[in-house]
Amino acid sequence: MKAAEDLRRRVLDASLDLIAGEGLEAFSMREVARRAGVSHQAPYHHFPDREAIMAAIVAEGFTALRADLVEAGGAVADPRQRLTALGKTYVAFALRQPAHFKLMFRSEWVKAEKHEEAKACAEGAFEVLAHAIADVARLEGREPEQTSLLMAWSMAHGLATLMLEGKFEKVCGIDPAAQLEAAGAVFDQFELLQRAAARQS
Amino acid sequence: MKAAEDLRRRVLDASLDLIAGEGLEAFSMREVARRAGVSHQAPYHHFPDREAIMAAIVAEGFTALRADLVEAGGAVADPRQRLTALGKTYVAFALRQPAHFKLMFRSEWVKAEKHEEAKACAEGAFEVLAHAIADVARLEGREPEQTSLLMAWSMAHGLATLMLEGKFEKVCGIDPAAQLEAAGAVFDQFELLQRAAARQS
DNA sequence: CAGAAATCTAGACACTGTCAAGCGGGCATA
DNA sequence: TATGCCCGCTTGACAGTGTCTAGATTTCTG
Repeated sequence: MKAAEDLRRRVLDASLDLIAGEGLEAFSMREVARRAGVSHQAPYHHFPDREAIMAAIVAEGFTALRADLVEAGGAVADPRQRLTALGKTYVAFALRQPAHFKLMFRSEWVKAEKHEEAKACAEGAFEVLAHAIADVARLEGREPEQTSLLMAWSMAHGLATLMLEGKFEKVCGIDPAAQLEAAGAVFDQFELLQRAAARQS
Repeated sequence: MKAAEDLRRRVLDASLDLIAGEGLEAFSMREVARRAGVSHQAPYHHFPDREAIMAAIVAEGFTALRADLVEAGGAVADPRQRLTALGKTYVAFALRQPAHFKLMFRSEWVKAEKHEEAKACAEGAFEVLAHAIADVARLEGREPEQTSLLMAWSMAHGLATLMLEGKFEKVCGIDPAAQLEAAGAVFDQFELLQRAAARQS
């Protein structure tokens, strides 16, 4: 029973190592087993199939992201500044763990509806963002509505995705070393926009 | 020579059919050949490998997207309204051709730097957006700068991606039928923000 | 028309995910 | 203590994949 949990953990660690080192498409059941030092069928005693391993990784990813967001948000008192901090944290997470982040948003590889735990963890991370958005709305005396939430999430996610896919580098010609800073500038600018609009009304 | 081009075209069409119907991960060299009614090796006489087929599909995708953007943008005179129209068109394209759109942004499957044509087409589509952003900046008497461009592109791309990956449905609980409209609301809201901020300064 | 080049087919190889069967040691019960 | 069973694991097999090589056939060219 103890050794069992042991192999489960080792399989997950080997998977994380593999995708972090060789990229997402290098993930394979057999390579993971090889790295864990067991036969190609051993992982099947802890995960029903390939997708279940990925789902577990996704769950861990969203848990880690949520922790990052909570920590970053807790350090900032002003709601609008907090939202900005969350955005930067979101992008920083993606850049730090590109393959892991990509996997968290690949619906062909991990069907969210089939994996309760992964779905719950995703919702946990999402809630942090939703709360931050609601706080800003409250500050401005508005009801929290859907559109602001979608706008903020989309901006952060779009930045992260386009960076990871190399579009900013290959199409816009932005040096990878400058990308985190460039994303930060976007969030700062967005905060300015919001403040200006709030003063207006 | 004629039949050759014929098969090349048939392979591409079969590929598009396949991913549109069965999803991105269903794409396989052999299945494409099967659907084109040739042996599993025939496609290799028109494409060096699997990735080259995908690169050709990506190039066509960006060409089509660019055409959509140009058409949508041409119908609107006001720069800010034009930018909004482009955003909606971007998302609409993604929703209309989800698998095709995803492929256009999967760097593990199509390495942009290895396929000149795909890269050029991507830059062509990007230029339309960049011009629209520059027009807005000019309207407001500013120099066009990078941050606005990243913000707009990220928002559109984030919306498209999160929708296609089912996050808005599974995490936010937004009905798929309402998603295009929800995205439209985001762009409208963003336009309002920009106008308010411009009036402020 | 002959030869060459382009186009296609067929077979093979190493790889993949997963099903089925078998082995071995630790546990509960008799 | 002895017996039988279950659980974690291994081994083997099968159908599928991308792509290499070699041969066949069609088509174009000189």
